[in-house]
Amino acid sequence: MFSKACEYGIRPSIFIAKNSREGRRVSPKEISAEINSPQAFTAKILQALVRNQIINSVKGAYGGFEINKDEIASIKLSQIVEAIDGKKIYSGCGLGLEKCNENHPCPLHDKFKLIRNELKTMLENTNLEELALDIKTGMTFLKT
Amino acid sequence: MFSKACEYGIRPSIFIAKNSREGRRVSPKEISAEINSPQAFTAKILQALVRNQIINSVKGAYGGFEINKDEIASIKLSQIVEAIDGKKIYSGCGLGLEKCNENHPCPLHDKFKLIRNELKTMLENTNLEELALDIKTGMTFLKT
DNA sequence: CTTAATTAAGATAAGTTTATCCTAATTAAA
DNA sequence: TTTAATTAGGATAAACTTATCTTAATTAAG
Repeated sequence: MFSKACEYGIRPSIFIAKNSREGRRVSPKEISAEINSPQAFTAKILQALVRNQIINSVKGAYGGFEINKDEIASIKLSQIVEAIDGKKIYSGCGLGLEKCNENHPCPLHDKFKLIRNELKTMLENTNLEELALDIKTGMTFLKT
Repeated sequence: MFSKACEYGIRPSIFIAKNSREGRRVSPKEISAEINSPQAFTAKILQALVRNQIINSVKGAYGGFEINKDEIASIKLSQIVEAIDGKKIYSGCGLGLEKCNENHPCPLHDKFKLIRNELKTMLENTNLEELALDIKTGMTFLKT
């Protein structure tokens, strides 16, 4: 469903959110160790999230990644997914037609749209804070 | 969402179903022309569908691909998707965790499961006949 | 100011998916 | 039985995704 790149965008974001809530910056090294992902590749994805102003980076000694505490609750999963995979996950024909729309639909158009819209709604209504809280209470996990 | 391979499995199947209803066998050449797909690659996918006994092939002169008329209505989209992409589209963690389940869920587990199940249900409840009929009436399209 | 720690970024490599090409195997028809 | 048409399948190539490595740029601390 999501690309690896997207997975390496979402999982670190949750981890950074959790730590930022506790006032701690984290490094790519710590992140990839905690979420079990390839470090350099994950760092690349983090760069993209920084460019899209979803997370902050602080360079130099004692630097690392963080998210402004008061923004954590307002960052939606959809922002992360769009920053990495683009909007094609919401649009784009299920059967790969270049030009598929209401007036020229593929055979799966309507049924597919329903599901895609639910995915979209889910991503738009899920924020980093709730995900970070579940991690903290040990209800959910970011690795294995 | 689906791989290209899967798209080249579904679209030809609908085209073959439509033609088989009308008693006509079709060749990979005709198929790829009608659905606008790379011929050799599409033919490879068709081979897989033949091996999975979803479509029939007749070798030699005047051969081609067809589907038994009385089976068209009972072939579900899920069979085609599974034959090509496997079942991972229904299982597999949304965030890429190797071992994600009810007892050890990722932060998106529940929300993701809902959507995946709807996709699964949709594929299991959509058969080739209804899709072929929509094509025939010109309500839906297989290319551009 | 210098140093050490750290993110940014470009180059490259490995792996996977997508696509093409060529030859073998099969078969209906003449 | 020969031929022409056709699917099957292996080998190869191209494109894209994933992953790694190396160097540059930045910055806090001493």
